[in-house]
Amino acid sequence: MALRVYNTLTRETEDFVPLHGKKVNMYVCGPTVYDHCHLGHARSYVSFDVIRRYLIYKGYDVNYVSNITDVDDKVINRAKESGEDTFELSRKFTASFEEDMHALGVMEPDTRPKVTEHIEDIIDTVALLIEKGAAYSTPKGNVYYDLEKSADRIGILSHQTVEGLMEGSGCRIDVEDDKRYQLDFALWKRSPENETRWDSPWGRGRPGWHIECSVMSMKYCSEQLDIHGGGLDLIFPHHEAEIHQSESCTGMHPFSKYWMHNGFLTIDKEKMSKSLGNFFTIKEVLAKFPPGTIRFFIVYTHYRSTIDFSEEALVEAAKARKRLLNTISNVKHAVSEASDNDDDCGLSELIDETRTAFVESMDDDFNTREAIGNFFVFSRKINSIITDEKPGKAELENVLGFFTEINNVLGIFEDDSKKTSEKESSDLSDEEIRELIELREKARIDRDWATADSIRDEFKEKGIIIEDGKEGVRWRRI
RNA sequence: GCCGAGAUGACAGAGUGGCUAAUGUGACCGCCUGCAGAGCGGUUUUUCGGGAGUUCGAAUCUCUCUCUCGGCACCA
Repeated sequence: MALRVYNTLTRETEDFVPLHGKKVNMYVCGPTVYDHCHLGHARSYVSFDVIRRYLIYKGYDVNYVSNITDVDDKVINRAKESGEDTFELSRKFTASFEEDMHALGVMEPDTRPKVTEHIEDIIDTVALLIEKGAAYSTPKGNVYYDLEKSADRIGILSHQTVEGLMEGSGCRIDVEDDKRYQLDFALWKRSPENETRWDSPWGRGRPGWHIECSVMSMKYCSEQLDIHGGGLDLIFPHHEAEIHQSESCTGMHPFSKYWMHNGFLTIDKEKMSKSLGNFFTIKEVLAKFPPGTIRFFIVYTHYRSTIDFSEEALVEAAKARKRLLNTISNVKHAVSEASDNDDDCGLSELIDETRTAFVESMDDDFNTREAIGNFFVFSRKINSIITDEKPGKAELENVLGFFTEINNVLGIFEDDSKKTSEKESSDLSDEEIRELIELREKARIDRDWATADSIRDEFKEKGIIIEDGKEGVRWRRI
């Protein structure tokens, strides 16, 4: 069974065949750290996290690199506004970003390079591009990529024509326009006295926006990538600029075999973005919902589709996920009561079927929605089998193992409700809980419902749910 | 202007030629229960934006119309 991925470069879903056997070099554009990250960033990084984990699940040796853009115009401008040091500012928001990623269960990249730590490499690369005749410096101290020379390559990723780009709304004139050709983009920008800047052969300045990704991906991945990822909004100009830069540098082609782009997150059908001001930071949403819910909300939608964010949508995601978590909790409970019998209740067959369905869905361009759909069916069957057939311990433990196996890919089965519950998560010890339950059981035997219910309410206030079942009482912390 | 994505049941959202169109949420009914919760069974759901065509057969292919959204040098 072959993994297939949608490639923006060809606009087709293709068989996934890495350049070098099982080795996968994957680079995902990281954030510009001038503010707290919003949910759109979460969408992107969680999506690529799942893609990365699935590749690992399939046995690929994945080298995952994702950068931090800690200097650029926005960081500089924001620092000016707030009067902070640019390095302080970017350090602060880098930490905030890393915190968010950790909360959402996004795996650490193998390397997370920062632009400010690669200025020398960037200067070397810009110099190399000039040497190769792919770029030119201007008397003002700027360096531009010379796109006119490779005009036939324009639109290679964005599938735009030169005319289309020229006539577009983006046909703006830069304030400091010493470009030779309208579509040329900056590799190095000179900076005024009072700004963060570095010495270079072209005077003091800072890197242009696109060059850092070319430099760092070549340094930490390879001159040719297997997968380059990022948000849809990076296709043009950012990713296209990277292609020009990298390919001119190495003479190798293609710079990345597969280009993958995640869809947007919208609010009221409008793109969430800082410029529109309609954004929620990850932290704002984490204050209201457990991280697992947010992650589930993202993973429950195919990575290329638009997700419309709303509190209702998150509540729905939370409920859907709860069904799966309840099943896991039911299985755990069943394990604690199971006998050692080794009857075959068909659980291993069910697991195999579900695994096959999971892999089939994921192989189809990471169709997580369908993949998760399989688990609702799986859950229902498991719940039925548990009540009807009383499987033995070994079989049930296999079910738990299977959930863990899948959780390693999707990361949505962790019960994190405790961590974020606003309620004081009970200071009662297990012993005290047992005593109270016993007390309540006595009341129930006496058919003293008032007492029984008040104990149950008391538990609820302390964040503990009591469930009366056929085989006695179960309790769990919210 | 140029380029792209999409329109599926109350809602969300899979499904690309063929058994009764996944799955989740909601609502309702039933089982279980003192009640509740969780769970299970069922209904809402012969229907896929409109029209035409191809085909033995289409949500799925072709054409056309209507509408929505996004990109086009800040952006995940």
